[in-house]
Amino acid sequence: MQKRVGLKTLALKLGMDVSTVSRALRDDPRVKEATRRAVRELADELDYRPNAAARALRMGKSGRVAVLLSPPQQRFASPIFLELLSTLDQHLRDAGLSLAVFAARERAEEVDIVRQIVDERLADAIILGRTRKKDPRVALLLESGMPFVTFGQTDWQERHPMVEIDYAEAGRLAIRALHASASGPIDVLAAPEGLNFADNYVAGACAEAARLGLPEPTLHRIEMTEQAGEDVARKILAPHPQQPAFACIQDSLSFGVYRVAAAAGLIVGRDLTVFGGQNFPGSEHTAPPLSTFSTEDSHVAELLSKVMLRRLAVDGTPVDGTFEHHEIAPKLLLRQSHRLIERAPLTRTG
Amino acid sequence: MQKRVGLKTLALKLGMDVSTVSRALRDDPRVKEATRRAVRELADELDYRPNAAARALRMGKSGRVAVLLSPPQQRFASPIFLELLSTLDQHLRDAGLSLAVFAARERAEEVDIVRQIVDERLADAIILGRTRKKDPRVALLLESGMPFVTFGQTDWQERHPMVEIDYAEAGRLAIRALHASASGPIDVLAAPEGLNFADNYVAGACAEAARLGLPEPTLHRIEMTEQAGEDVARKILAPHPQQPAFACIQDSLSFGVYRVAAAAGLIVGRDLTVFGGQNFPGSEHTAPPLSTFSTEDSHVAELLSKVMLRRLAVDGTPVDGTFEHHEIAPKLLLRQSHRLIERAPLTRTG
DNA sequence: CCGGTCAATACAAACGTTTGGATTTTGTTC
DNA sequence: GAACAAAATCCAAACGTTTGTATTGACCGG
Repeated sequence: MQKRVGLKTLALKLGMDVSTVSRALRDDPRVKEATRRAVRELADELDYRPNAAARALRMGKSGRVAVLLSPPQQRFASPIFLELLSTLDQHLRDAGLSLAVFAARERAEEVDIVRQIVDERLADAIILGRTRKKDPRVALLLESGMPFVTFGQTDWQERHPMVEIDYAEAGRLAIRALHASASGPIDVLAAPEGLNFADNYVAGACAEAARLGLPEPTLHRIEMTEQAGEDVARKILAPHPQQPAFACIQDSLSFGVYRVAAAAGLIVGRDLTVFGGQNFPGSEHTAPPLSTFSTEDSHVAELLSKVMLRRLAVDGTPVDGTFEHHEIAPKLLLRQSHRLIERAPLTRTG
Repeated sequence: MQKRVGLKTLALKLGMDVSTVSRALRDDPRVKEATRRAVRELADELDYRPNAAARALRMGKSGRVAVLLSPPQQRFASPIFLELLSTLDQHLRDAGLSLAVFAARERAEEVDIVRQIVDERLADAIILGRTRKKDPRVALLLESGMPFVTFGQTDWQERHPMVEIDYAEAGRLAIRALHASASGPIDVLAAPEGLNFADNYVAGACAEAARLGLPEPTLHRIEMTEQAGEDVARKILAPHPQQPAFACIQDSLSFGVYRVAAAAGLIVGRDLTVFGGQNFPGSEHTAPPLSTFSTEDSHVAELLSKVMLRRLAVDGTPVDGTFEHHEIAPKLLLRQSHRLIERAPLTRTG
């Protein structure tokens, strides 16, 4: 519990002024090479670390990047976030920054949190996901001038960097897969209306259905939980089991469908078909194995981190006034659940 | 982009000194009720927010709590962390604090990160998981005097608060379940040696096997990835398929076993049995449904958050010199994979 | 009406760093 | 060796709070 070692301590021991010590450590050309070395040496020896708060106050920058976790955040809600946090922190640390996390309980709270971050200077930049077209969080950030990167499109995306997954393509993939043994009506299970990625998914799915001459799919905009998936499945499966096809935006929803089907004595691949999303662990081993798409979380995390760091490097708008945009294609994983199998062997499906 | 509103602005507009304004906002009994109201009003109107850095500098406290994410942090490595972050941030925000996250690439880096947090005052307290008996991070924290809560036991746990999951019980649960139709030799797949929760699991499993008069299980200390599970399963299943039983500390490992079995044409429940852990989404729908245990992430997260807040409330050691300890019992989820089924119907297993 | 008490507020220092400008030291040139 | 430029260093202010102490004014008893 000995006294903290600050610039003052170093300066005292070296017989110079704190300002010189400070400049020496920051490689200011004004200090002589020799003194710089001396300072460095002592700083290393005493294990000097600059006080983050003092620096933040003086420089008007917190040295932190915030990640906003959107609700709902139950157990496996968005598998990518943990990977994002981990990857991002590693990159930030290399750049001398650190990571702050904010989690909102409900959507309304999100904009308050953003405002708080801006006003109290809790971070120098923000990453936010689950965007909407006219996202109030984005509007606020644009107005405040704080740098940010979105994970998902917005109506103002020409004014900020963005990374997104091509959910429209995911929707097309799902319909195309289900169409292969096109059976009964198609039900699309997607996240609530307004959420951009879900809107894209639905749009892609509908467009593809139209292109293939299929009847318009029934849309269900629900929370992405197994429970919500069950609720929808129950409604669909109860009355008329005419081999419906389920396009689910996330595997968690598919699992809900599986559960209801099992309880009702229905067999996926004979009485109904299912296509999932996000390739949750375990989805490969369900009976039958779940056809789905994957989104390469580590790649997305890496990309978001890099984009954020580049955004911070240049201060202010990039010279040519444009911002980085990246679109990531979902990868199709065709297994068994998307198609009907005449007889139901159901064992040893590779 | 108008100028930031600080105490100075308020004081100027109100014609008083900043100190009075500060005290008014902090409910100091020294200010008159009337002025306090006036200050409050203007502060609300101008939407005043105290500058976090300045406060941190002055008070010597950052107002943040750090969570250390242990490696490896791939996709679904530790499902609980996201829930923890979310729950924790909500509680912290209510208390006027915020959340910082640090992710280490490798174990060696973890202690450096802790040192950095302590030295640069990046946080006022830390939560760390994946503890070891003699954990160097814990040793460092004890020495520094920074408050912290561990998720898992240590050799010094009488000196800090702790929350843990009873993994010994989980090990016993697994063996007992597998014993029901006790077939061939038992293989225990657990996380690397030294990690406390894994050591407990192994100890519990071995003790239970001994108690039941079973031959000593074979131990495999591996990373908790599907890949690692596969590697072990391949070695076991290749030579002698004498109905081995797999006790896996996490479902991800079980999934690896499932995959190898499927590829080899073996059927879980006929040629081998499996018991998992952590109840991953999808584990209910595998063929056959995976028997496992669950750990109620939301409860753990809630508990850790509460303990941390209580630890911060009292500054210094609690009066009676003891710290909170909590043990959470795993919940048994008996499905199908743990037992042998004579004939292999394998359809419609509820 | 004066000394004293108390409430309410103002003053000023401090937290550890960065940075513009003043000051000292060093080196060069005549 | 004096004059001057350049290099190196020091001084002091500032960032926005919090908090110990000094100051002011009001009220009271004697």
